[in-house]
Amino acid sequence: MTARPPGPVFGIARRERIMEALRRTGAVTVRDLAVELGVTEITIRRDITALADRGLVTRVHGGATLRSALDTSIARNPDAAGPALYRIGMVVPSLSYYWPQIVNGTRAAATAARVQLVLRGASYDPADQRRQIAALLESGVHGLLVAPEVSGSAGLAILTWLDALSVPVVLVERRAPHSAALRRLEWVSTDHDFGAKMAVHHLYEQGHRRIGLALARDSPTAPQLRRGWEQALLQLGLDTDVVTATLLDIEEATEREARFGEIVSTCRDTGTTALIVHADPQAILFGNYCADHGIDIPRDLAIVAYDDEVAENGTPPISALRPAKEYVGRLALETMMTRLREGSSRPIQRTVVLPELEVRASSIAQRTG
Amino acid sequence: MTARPPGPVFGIARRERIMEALRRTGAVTVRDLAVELGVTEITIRRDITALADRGLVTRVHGGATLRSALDTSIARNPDAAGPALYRIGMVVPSLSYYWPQIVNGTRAAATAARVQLVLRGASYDPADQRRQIAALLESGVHGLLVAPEVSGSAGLAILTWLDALSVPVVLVERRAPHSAALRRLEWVSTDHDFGAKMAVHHLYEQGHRRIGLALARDSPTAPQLRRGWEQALLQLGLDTDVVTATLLDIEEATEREARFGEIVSTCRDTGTTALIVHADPQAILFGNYCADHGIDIPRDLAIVAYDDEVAENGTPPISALRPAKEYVGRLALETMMTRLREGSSRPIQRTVVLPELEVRASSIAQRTG
DNA sequence: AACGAATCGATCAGAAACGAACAGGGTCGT
DNA sequence: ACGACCCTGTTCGTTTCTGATCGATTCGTT
Repeated sequence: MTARPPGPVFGIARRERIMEALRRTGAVTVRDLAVELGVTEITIRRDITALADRGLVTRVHGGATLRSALDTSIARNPDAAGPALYRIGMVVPSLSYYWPQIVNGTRAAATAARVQLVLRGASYDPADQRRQIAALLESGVHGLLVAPEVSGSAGLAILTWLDALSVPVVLVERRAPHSAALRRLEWVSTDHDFGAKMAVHHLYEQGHRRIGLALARDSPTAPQLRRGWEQALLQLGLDTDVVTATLLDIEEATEREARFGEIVSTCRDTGTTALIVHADPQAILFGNYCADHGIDIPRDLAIVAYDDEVAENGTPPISALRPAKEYVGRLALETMMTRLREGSSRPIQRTVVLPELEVRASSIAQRTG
Repeated sequence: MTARPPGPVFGIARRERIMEALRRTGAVTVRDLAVELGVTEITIRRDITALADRGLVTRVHGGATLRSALDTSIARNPDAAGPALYRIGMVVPSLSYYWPQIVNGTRAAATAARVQLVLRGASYDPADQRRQIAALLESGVHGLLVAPEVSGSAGLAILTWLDALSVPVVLVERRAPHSAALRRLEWVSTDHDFGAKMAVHHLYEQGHRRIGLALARDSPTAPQLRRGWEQALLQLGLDTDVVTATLLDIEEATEREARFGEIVSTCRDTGTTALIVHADPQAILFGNYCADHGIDIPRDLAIVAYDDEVAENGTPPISALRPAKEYVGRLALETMMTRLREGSSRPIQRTVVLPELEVRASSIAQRTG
């Protein structure tokens, strides 16, 4: 999963990955871990025993879970002791896709900082977001981590409202428009523009000259990807008109297949040889479609997915840009903490974090004569 | 990969190379290091023991990893004791204006982190900057804080060079162009664009509708100010053509007076009632000129200075945008420290900091009937 | 309640890594 | 030149890590 520069995997790294998986999903099985980490089950069991002895996890038959309140074993986590100093509210637009990892990163940092994190899931609807935020404010929080709608007049209204709140607000994975009216909002966000550029450059280096873009519909990230993609094409002197750029939606299988068909034929017509596909689940489905219709990836069409939740599991594995979600969450909380500690004397700070390009088979140029 | 010049590798250099490899991959084996460094394993083990005693790495059976969260060994805070662990080089283009405060902030943070800061003043000449940076690298630093030239082909060349260095680099008060080729550089910079926008908005709120801009010549900040100023005028629907925008230079009194005269008359001709003056020493001089020529500030002409070193001492005191220079310096060092501690597994991070608007008499609308 | 299947852990074993003790070679100060 | 000292390498017994075996335990189903 984490394809870092090659380094040996020691026991401690294995345990870290167990904790990581645990934070992500809440529970792990010995068997899955043994397969994933390439060791036998007894080794995993011993790892879990060691972690449990330190009070970090709760052992269960067949695996482990995050430390449970019902766990009566002796070692109480010393870091968790003591009352929380701050209560911080967090509102994210979804709790199923993309956001769980960000929440995980935030929660891990919150635990380390002894902060009570109050999470609320909203939708992508501005009114709903506002309602959730207001509810949190009423319940009394010291700060807010929010991922609100930022586009359109509704977005601007929310941002203006947030900017004027008496508690500090840090946007997570969102940036406010560069307006002088919003001068108190801070944020931590992935630089999706840059990610799209990296994808284009990577495909360019693999020899592609007509690089298309398929965006998820209704995604707040989509405009940034489009901008980065366009700019990269311009910087490289590539054509922007000919290549395809279409919207996708994950629902309705037949409609989706039809859309995939359109995209493929447009690629043929325009000579597009490479495609950036927004959201990797879509990329996998698209890869399947191609396989079903005799289109070889990457020979006939190279693919880079944007986002990296499942891209690894495609056939072939799909190259992907991976936003550092846990890290964004962690950094957002740390920004909030320093804000709370240092108050308004500290200047407003806005951070972007670069995604990483994970190169897999779907975009590697064939070695042919 | 890292092609070192042949020659004896002494103990300290060996440990630094161990840390370097560790930052690159996150984990190393005793065996590999022994082969690579041409010493026996017991020597490497002793090195690792020493590093672990200082809390820099986590010892594991077979090698070492970067300090792990699961490592509960005593040395909790690696910065707490012992000699300075890191040597960090810093190159700034000037040691007389603007930069001393940034250096102060950096130095304070360096002292707190028990880091040795090696400062070099360069000029605004790219070749000179490169020379100074190269000298620092040769003297052996673990990281670089640099404020290089970023514009033009010379700037791009320096940035590309910096991006490829083996030691981490954090730009201070500079941003690299948003190019996918520069994907390792980090930075901490004031958002001067935003500062200019704040100035325009402030003047707009004071009733001004024709807002001019006077920029310092040859300043790397000038293009950002111009961009922010232009965008703010556009966003507010103000005229951009009529208002004045001129270059200033601080030398030669007579020439300067002449230039001031031009600006004042252009303001009259275009109906410009407010002016943003880049660099507050110039703003003070301009204020003096106006006083000498019967132009009342702020009644006839409102002034906001960009930068706030001396603006307070004008007659009247001049409103100014104050970049949080100490803070930028401090944040740059902190970014460097986390980079050194956590290695390349940490994503690239780029931060902007907003300046503060200091409202004084020179821009406050008169309360007239 | 009983059964089979899965999971667990005590024990053993092999390979690798480790460290204590000693030895050699170099540097430094006198 | 001399010895004190530091760094490094060698030897060899000890420890650690991982996996395999197999009886004991637990879980889920009938």
